Amino acid sequence: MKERLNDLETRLSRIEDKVMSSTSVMGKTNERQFMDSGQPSYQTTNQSYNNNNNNRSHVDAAAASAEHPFKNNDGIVLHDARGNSVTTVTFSSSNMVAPEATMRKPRVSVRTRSNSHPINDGCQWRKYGQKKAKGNPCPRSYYRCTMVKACPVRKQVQRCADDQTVVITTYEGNHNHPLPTTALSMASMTSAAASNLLSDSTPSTMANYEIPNPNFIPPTTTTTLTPSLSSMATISASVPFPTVMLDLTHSPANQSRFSGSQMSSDLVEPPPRVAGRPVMDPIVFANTLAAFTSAVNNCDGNSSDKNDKSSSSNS
DNA sequence: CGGCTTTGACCCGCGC
DNA sequence: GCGCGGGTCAAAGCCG
Repeated sequence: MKERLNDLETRLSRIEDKVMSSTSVMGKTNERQFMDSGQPSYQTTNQSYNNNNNNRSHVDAAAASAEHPFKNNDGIVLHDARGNSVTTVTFSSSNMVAPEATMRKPRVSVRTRSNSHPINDGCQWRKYGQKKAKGNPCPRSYYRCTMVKACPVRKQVQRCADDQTVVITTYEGNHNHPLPTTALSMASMTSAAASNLLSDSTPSTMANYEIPNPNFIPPTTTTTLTPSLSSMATISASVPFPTVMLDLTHSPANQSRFSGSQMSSDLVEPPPRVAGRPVMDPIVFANTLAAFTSAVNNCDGNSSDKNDKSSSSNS
């Protein structure tokens, strides 16, 4: 245990060094983020894309730099409501490592089991690309949120190479529009949890640490929650890039740590219902994700997404 | 006709 | 400098 902890700390130190040595790149990233959010480049229809080839690379650079630097993760373990799955949430918080990292947008990854349908998270998405990733025969799909124009939220959907019944959905950014109020309570709870996690993160405990999938980016540090939260979540912090990971593929005999039937894991097949019991409302799920990402930003002192003015309203 | 998906091309970052 | 891989664009086509 101690050796592992030392190893993790060593890795963290290396990452910190790397981050600190790339200050100029970070500054560039910040500028690009500003350009990205300051320009209504992303519209909900193809006809609305106003960029010509000259400024396209401009925007591409912004998107690439601002949204894809997430290479490390932290972890939480949530226990869902249905008793046949455990939700593993992985958190990465930039403020745990280096101030520069707070410039990055949060990312939320969700692992679910699905035979056919993608996650129904209550939001409207428009597919804007598909790409085959190396080492995975299944293509990765790219979606934008189309609930409002210029919503910066994007998601990637990809099936796991090892188990193609597992769908990995990754969300990036905060919604810049209000989400349905029906999910605010859950969003508030998750936001509070995230805030708690982020404010109390120390690389000192491994007690509740759990890696849902070894293929996922390994965390470098972990954190135990307050008593009320520790039963359902564990944080592992690693690198500068805020990432939340929800693993809904497990099937333990745990009962819900959440009240009622709100927090369940079958988000794959709409309408989600197992054994006659309603599972998580898609909207609740969407707000949960939004809350997590907002919380990550808020705990960073809002430095990671200053351009997303309305993100805090979502949580 | 508007919105969505498909898909090849393009751009950029990163590793060698 | 070059090649590779990931992410995005945007034209074309499909669908309700």
